[in-house]
Amino acid sequence: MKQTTIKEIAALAGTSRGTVDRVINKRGRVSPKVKARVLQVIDETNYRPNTAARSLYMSHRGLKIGAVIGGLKNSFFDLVIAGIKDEVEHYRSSGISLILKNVSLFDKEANLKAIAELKEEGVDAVLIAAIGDEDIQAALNSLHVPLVAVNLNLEAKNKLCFVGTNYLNSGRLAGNFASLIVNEPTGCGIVVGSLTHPGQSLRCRGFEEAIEPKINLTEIIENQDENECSYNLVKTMLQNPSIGLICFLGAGEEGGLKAIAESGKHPKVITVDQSEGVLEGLQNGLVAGTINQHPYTQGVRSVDLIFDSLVCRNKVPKEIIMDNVLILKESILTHKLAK
Amino acid sequence: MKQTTIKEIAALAGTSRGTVDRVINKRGRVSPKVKARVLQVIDETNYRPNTAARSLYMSHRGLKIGAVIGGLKNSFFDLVIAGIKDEVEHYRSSGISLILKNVSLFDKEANLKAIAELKEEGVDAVLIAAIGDEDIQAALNSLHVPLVAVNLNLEAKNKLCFVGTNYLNSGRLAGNFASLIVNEPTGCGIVVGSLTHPGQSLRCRGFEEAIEPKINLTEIIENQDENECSYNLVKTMLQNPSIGLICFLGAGEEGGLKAIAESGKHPKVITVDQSEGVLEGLQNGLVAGTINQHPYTQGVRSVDLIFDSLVCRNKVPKEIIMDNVLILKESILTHKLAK
DNA sequence: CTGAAAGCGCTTACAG
DNA sequence: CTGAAAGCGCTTACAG
Repeated sequence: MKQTTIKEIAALAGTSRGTVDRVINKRGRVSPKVKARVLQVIDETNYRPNTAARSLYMSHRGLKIGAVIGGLKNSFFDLVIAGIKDEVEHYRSSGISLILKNVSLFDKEANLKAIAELKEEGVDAVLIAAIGDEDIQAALNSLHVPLVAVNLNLEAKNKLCFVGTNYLNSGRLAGNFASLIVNEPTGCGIVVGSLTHPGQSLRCRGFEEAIEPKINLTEIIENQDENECSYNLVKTMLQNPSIGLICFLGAGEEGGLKAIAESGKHPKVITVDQSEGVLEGLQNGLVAGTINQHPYTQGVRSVDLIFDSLVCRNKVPKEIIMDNVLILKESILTHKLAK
Repeated sequence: MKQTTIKEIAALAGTSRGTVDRVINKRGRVSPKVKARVLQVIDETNYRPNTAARSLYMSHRGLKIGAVIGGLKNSFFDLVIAGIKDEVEHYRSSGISLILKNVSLFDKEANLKAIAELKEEGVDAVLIAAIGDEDIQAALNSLHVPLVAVNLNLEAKNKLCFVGTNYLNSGRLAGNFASLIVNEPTGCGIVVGSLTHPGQSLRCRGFEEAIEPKINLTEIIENQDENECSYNLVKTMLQNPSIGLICFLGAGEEGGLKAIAESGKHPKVITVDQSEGVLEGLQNGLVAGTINQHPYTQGVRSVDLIFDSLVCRNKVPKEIIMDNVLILKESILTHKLAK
């Protein structure tokens, strides 16, 4: 069960540690004969590099992670960022440091600028939550470092992994829950940010797929993830007396919740994430349940993945998908940090 | 932001690395004067040992973790054990190894024997899930190594941490969920293993506290965590026509679910954990929802905690409490491993 | 193309 | 009571 070391490999292959290292790390030329012998020994002995030793070396070399993520006043990405920061701190002894570009998802120019700055500063890996249009992709490709798509998937040449949720499934879970808490034919309204957001539209689809026939989906409104817009639209929606269920499947739910509270009506309400407004709504009974996307954990796991890949040199999964679970009022007692 | 090293401390305190180490690790005598100076420098520089270097050293020294946990045919503890094994493997480079004693929670003699064997084998830390009566406590105390109480809390001199769930809160969550899915006055039966199990009785209490008045708790039956017993008792319970809700708050729910399926009746059902039977019940609609106690994560975090404390020498929390979250049918798509 | 040496930070025998 | 040296496994200049 003891791990093989480079020293042992060198001995078995009749060469030196330096040469073994060159083979493993594809650094410099090695004669084909020696290379083949080394590779064979590595294979036979099932060699895996020692993480502790690599970490110790890395603490000397340093590993800069760049993160392009967030935007102010957004509690979801704040939690993702908190997870990233905590995990970077956790790996402090391995020389990992963070350059954070806290830019809004929707501000394309700011994203491009942030990527350019990271290129300038010379990072070893990038975490990014952005809408991957052509320009963003091109900018990312020009970085030539591995990257992790966090929360929003995008395509790029060096994409290591997507860490996020299954949007379709989260919508289905919302529909599933709705069907359990509604017991008679009821009109239902959905509030999303925008149906052009691929994730949010998938959520709507999942919801529609999963609801039972007693739930009659009467309207889907788009609030641009905006609280004020949300407030006005929901106020109007509530004038429809058949509406007994409202699902917020995007952001900006706090405005909508305010409209509901003021209306004096009591539709059943389902939300996603755990903004202050949602937590308050759970507490006072306005919100029946909310779907947790584990933002904090998304941050943590993104950094773990970089560590696993670049420090431990492990093969890493192509995607890490968070569980979709339901949070009710009583869950939040043990859930204070909304991780 | 750079970390101080022992070398730097030694230089600042005008002594050698060996001496600094002696102060830090309380190994051997150091003159009061030098000791005070070293401690002052450590404090001023905010010294924290380098995890990577400690790991590398540990990979040489080795760290044996003993685990007394489980019992066959119990999917909950199997998942805890899977988490422990995976995390030990994850720390393989740090020289952590595992001696697992897979003994039943309820077999006191087997537990005592396992503890004695671990003492013999000389472990550096212990993970244990057991009912902490006087004899078990005495045996644990005689080990003189730090221990983590997993899933079941117990008292012992060297207890480092309790990793588990909040039983009261899980009961409250079940009651919360029950109140959401039941819409008219309904009779309710609870099935537990035994009310002498402190966790299960707390769960019952939480449930009673959280249910709304429309739910009328008519009976609490004890099945000794046994499927056959459970089957018969639930069969009888179903003869009471007022029962529209059954909550399984202990183990042995699979027998009870079988009785419900055979009865042709359709009470609403809430369970805890995710046995095969529960997952099947979620799929076919027999079970409305189940509360996840994160057994796999409990295993993972227990090992993390040992690593954090003994390898990193960090201060660790007194307890790590899992979130109580709800799993519905649609959750399990992304939840295959029931972690 | 290849090897011997030095270094990452922490520990531990081993001398004094 | 204290210090200099060697080692954990991996990398990287630096010579050859």
